[in-house]
Amino acid sequence: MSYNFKEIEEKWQNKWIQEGTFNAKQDFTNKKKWYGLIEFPYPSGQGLHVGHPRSYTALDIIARKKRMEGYNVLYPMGFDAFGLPAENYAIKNHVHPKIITDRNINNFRNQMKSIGFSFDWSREINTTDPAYYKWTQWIFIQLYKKGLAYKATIPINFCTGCKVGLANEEVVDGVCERCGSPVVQKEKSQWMLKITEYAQRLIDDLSTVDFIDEIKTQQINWIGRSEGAEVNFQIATENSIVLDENKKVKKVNAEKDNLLIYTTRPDTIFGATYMVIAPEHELIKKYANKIVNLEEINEYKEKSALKSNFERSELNKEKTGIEIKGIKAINPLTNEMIPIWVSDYVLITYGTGAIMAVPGHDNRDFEFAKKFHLPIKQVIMPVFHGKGDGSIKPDKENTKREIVNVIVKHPTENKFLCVNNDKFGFKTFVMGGIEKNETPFDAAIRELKEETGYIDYKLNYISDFKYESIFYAKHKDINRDIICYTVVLTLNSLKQETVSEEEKNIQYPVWIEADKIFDYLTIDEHKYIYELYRNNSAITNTESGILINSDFLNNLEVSEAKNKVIEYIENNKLGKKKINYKLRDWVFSRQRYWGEPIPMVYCEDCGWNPIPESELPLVLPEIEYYEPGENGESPLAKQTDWVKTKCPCCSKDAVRETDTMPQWAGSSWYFLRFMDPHNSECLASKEAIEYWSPVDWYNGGMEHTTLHLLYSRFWYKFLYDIGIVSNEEPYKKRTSHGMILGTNGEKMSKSKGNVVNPDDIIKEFGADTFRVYEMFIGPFDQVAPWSMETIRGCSKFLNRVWNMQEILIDGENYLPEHEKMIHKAIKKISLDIEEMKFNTAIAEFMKMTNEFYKDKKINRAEYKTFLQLLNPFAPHITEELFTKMGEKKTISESEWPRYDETKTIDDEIKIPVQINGKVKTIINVSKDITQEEIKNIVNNNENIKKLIEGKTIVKEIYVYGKIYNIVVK
RNA sequence: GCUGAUGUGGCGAAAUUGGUAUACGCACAGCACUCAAAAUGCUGCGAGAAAUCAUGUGGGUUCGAGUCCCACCAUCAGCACCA
Repeated sequence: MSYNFKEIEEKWQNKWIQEGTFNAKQDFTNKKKWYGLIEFPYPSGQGLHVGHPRSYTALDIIARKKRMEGYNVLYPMGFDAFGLPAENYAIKNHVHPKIITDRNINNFRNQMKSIGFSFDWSREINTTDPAYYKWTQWIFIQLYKKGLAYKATIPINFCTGCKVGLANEEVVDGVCERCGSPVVQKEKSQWMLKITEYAQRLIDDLSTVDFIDEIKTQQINWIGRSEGAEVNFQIATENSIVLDENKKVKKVNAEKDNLLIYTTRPDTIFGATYMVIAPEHELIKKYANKIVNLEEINEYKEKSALKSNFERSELNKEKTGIEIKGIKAINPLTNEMIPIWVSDYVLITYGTGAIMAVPGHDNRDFEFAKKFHLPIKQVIMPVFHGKGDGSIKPDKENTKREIVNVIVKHPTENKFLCVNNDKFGFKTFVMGGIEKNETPFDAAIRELKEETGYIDYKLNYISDFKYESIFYAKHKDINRDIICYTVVLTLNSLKQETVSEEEKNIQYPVWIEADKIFDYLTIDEHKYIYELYRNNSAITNTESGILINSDFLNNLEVSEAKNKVIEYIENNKLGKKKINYKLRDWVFSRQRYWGEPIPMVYCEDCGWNPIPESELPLVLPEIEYYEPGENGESPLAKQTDWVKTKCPCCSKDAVRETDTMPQWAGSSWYFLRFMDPHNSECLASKEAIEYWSPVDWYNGGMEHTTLHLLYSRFWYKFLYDIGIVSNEEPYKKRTSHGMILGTNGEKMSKSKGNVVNPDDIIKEFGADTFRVYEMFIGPFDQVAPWSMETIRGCSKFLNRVWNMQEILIDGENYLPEHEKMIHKAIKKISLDIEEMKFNTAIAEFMKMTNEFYKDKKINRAEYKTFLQLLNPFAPHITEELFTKMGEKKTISESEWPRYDETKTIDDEIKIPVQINGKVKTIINVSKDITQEEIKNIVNNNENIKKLIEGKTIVKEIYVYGKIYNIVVK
């Protein structure tokens, strides 16, 4: 028999809402508070997605448990209702966005109510309500007053579809995140928020909060702190620079200028063989009359302006660039004249928009240098240290040598020559020492002939790069410190001379397929040079290594060299140490209608000023046409009556800002409004903030980590600085849920036709089944495909819970045969909920249910506990059954079951007995058994006796309560 | 390319965080109830005749590895010429 979920669910939902069962208590006194938050939704026209309830149910379970544990719980819901879809709909259908938004909100609210969430609906908020956005505008004015909001004309991402500027973060795959239109670069005057001023604090304070590691890592990487230096390179017209006989700059017969670059690797400055500036760099304008090929450069500049940042950085893109002719730079440390190039692989928005190129150790510079035949110079030498029995032995002799490694290619096949030294287990390329008076090349061909007999070669190249290797050479019984060169040859033919007997006894040559080389070689360094050869790449793993070709930095470790060069740069006034962040300021203007008006006024005489706070909220005017202007002006710009105003300072004619705020504005502080949603005096009362802050647990999507989550932390810190809130971080704990995919394992989308509508599921199976299923679907933090089969299993489970009434017997205490199981279950389920391991908690319920059915009985005490534990997951059915049992209180009013730790431990335990780590038998013993006792039992076990017969017992290991392992030989 | 995840039966997945691999569910098969089916309730269910072998692949550490280390492969996601 299946139960009538429809009737039961409606009954309880109505009761909860009518009685305000889950409304937070207003008293700020004795009860401990707990504030649970989930990201409030944008009420889209499609209605609730099955992904939303995953997060809502999870925190609903936690919230319900917290209430039963005696907390004063705040679990609110609201709507982030400004946004583009409503505006686009309005443009198309000439309906005010508010009308659509309200309709969608009603739909969302009903859907959420039908799932039985324990939200405090009395605190519902809506970001488009003037009573709400009054405070969003107020916060903006405070930011402005503190100098954190400013106007800037910068190249921004311009969406060709929405006709609006987008923050970089909103551009996804080169198209607008919301509308999918291509994004181009366009100059616009924008309001900006100085989030960068908070960059360091946003990193540092992550150590004070309980966010999952992925989120912390992602935010830290996004903010992207790097330590380096800003260095000035002198520039001058080419014909004014005089070189000496060593091609060093002797003097400059003209006024010199500086080009400031930022680098994280000042230690590689001796390897800087050219410079690159971004196409937008001011240098071009400044030197317009000195640049010989200006026309060409301007053309290049125009072309790159058409590309979005994404296109400019597209994968595998062939590097492009133009050399600036007529002016040159001087490397301040090598004193060499180096060329300046323009290329769009350098971005104007990061650092100073100019770089020193070190093609020896940066792959982008390397590729660029190869394409345009620019000099490549190694300044860092990697150092390898022998591992294991290859590591240095202090008592052995130390020797130094130079070595050549030879990569030899087969004349016709894609194979490489290796040598196999079976005796010592080495498999290497041809290699050997470089004798006195020999070049690496001489040594290479000599070794090739001696070791393998091949003589008919052609030279590909001698690598410019060398490395050092320090190890113990067991075949010679000495320590070695070798500098290694690499020579690459191709054989013309397999013509071979005889190899000496002596050589033959040591090793023999083998041809290895290109794709097997890596597995074949036994020496890491050879794998490394093969990688460099195959990928044709620069030496980029230069976090450590020794400086070479770098004058006073030679022989220093990278970290020492960094310090020393910065010291030198600062002492010689060439530049300074500098910390840089990838994070950029927040572009805060949107040329849209459906957003909070920015409360600023422009006056010819007084410039920009905020409107008086007494005039807030600055209400969005009613308009008829929602289309943006052709050049991307906000639709508000056409509302001349509204735009015309008086200057708040001098009362002369002035105009209003017509841009509106981004959607992120309202959501950057909404959790504060929930604390005191109806306050008209301030954004929330001081005492409400004191009591409810911070949010104890915030769950949301991973996709909001670098946008919303970071923005709201920024605003909160600002509010702390101006004394509105009293702690530095808004959220004590942040977790994240995985996405729910369609049944085909792909992301749900209308176009793929794999969207599951929660309404259909609830109609067919009920809200409780829906909730249980969403929690049983898989690990909470991971993606999970939807499955109609599994949901039937959950429905079956709840039916079994309902039908347990048929085997219900009296009893006010747990039955002895069930006692341990119940105590264990209370412990496991309580813990699983806190750790968001909802799937295993549900498995525990199912296991218990199976037990009760097997025993054909469950007593009242047991059923009661079972229902209380299950209540947060399936609130309706459990409340109904609880009432049917004749309980006077509802479950929501009851107390969370307690367990007795001593009753979760079994008296008799099973110990697997292993021989050499393989389980051979399992014995039942008392939990308090000693190793001696267990040894006796094991040694008398027929099975074990047989298996260890004739073998020596080396060791016997007993891990208390877990395992017994006998090690035999 | 970089970063981060993930990889376990036919499928979704467990595994006390280094100690019996495959809990729980689905699917499947059998039995009971039924005239029959559905529903429900039991039982079985990694491979192999067995010894044994199985947690993407190959190494390593360990008495013992799904779990830790190294290398690689595949899938997914995010980011990017960030100097």
